[in-house]
Amino acid sequence: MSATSMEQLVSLCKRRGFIFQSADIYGGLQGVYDYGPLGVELKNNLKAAWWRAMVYERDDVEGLDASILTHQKVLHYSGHEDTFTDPLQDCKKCKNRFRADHVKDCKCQNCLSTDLTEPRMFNLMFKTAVGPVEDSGNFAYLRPETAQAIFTQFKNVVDATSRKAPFGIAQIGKSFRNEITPRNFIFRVREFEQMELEFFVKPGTDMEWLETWKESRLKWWEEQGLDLSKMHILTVPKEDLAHYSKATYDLEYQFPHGTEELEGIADRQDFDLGNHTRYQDELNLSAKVNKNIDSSAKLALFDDAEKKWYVPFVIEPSAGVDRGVLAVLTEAYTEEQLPNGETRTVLRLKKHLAPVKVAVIPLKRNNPDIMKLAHQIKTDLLKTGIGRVMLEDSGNIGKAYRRHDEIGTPLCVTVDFESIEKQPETVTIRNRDTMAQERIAVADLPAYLKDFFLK
RNA sequence: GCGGGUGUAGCUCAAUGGUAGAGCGGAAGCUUCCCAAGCUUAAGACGAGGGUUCGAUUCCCUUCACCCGCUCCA
Repeated sequence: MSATSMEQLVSLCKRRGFIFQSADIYGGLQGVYDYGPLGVELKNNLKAAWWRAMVYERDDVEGLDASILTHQKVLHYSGHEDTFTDPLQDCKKCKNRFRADHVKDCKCQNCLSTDLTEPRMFNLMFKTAVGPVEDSGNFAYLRPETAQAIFTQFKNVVDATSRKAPFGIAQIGKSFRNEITPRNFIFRVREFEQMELEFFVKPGTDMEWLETWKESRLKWWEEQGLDLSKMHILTVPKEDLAHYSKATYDLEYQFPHGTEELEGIADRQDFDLGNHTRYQDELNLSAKVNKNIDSSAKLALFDDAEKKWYVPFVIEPSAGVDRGVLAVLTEAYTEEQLPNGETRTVLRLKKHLAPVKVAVIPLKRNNPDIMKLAHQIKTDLLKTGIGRVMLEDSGNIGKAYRRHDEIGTPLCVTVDFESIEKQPETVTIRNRDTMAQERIAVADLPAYLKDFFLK
């Protein structure tokens, strides 16, 4: 079972403090959301899982954290400036092109034909003034994707790490696109976070690597709790491919609002390094690139066997963090009927993603001895490194369990009268998914939890 | 950006051209309190700005946001 409507998720997210509308008290800012106390934990956990899988667990990937403010030339040579301009309409008859907001009465200004294309919005990049004096020559873009800095820092990373193909550079960070229509909660937003890997391979091995990464990424999403039967792998048709791409898979997920892209895995060939590199003419590029008269670096690798420079092809698995959070929440959301007829809402999050790992609950909060022991257990458990442990001393025991069901806390540790009256000290551990309880010695708790969470 | 719809408490919903109600939740307190138990207490809303009116949450205009369709794509 999973969430069937976005309203369920939006309501839960606000109620429990996962996600809020940005600038809520001023009416909100379109297409921008803030992550609340639990949302930031969930999102951080998802990013950490990605980083671990992509960087730590591999021997062929390095990390990068580049700036958001981006030099105009980077996005000029990347091709973004050409394709991200103003909203335009084309006259199909005389082939003139107009800014859509200048078109009157749906008529071409030139030949008065009404046969116009739909307005196409290309102005997807945010600009901002850099430096104290605002003038038109003094601006930077907010990056529309994290990928470009990986290409522009390619040489620095290679020089610093002596990497040979195949190898990758991974990055997680904010990107900004002035979307026409932000919609569907955190699915399409103007400020969003990406998890991107640019994986550099020898030309000719690229298609093989594309398959490898597709499989690898599917497996990872499964490990985050997504049901693969709700995933759809779209092989992007040739005519729909982005200009830089030779082949692309879209990993689509059944969100409450529809089946849409969660991650794209593209074979970008040598398009990006080729566009940003100096000495383009000597490099025998495959992709069609624009002439670069500004770059100061040769973005290529030396093939020791063939004794020549070549520009590696790039396989790019690029996932949306916010979309990942939404997918994980969608999948985890469960409403189940209890025997007494009540409905229990549970977030069946994978335990490594859960915002709170363990809630320590004093059975009676105005009993000083129970409170004291609960505090002490909380402090001790935090030292195990399993993640966030919180003291839950609001409401009664039943409410505390339901509250933590709803935010996905895998285990609740309850300190009761037996805990303080009998030796050795014991507590009960209650499991989110089974609602089953067992009694365990306080002394055994750290080992128990390490085993449960870190194994 | 275009067309359609919606904005009342943290959530889900009422009512009304004349002091805005509830359920759940949250807070404080009592209760040897293990699956949203009970009792007591207090708190909390008409998205924003104009207009019409003696009086607007209600009618009108503007604006902001959200939802649906076109569009887009991480």
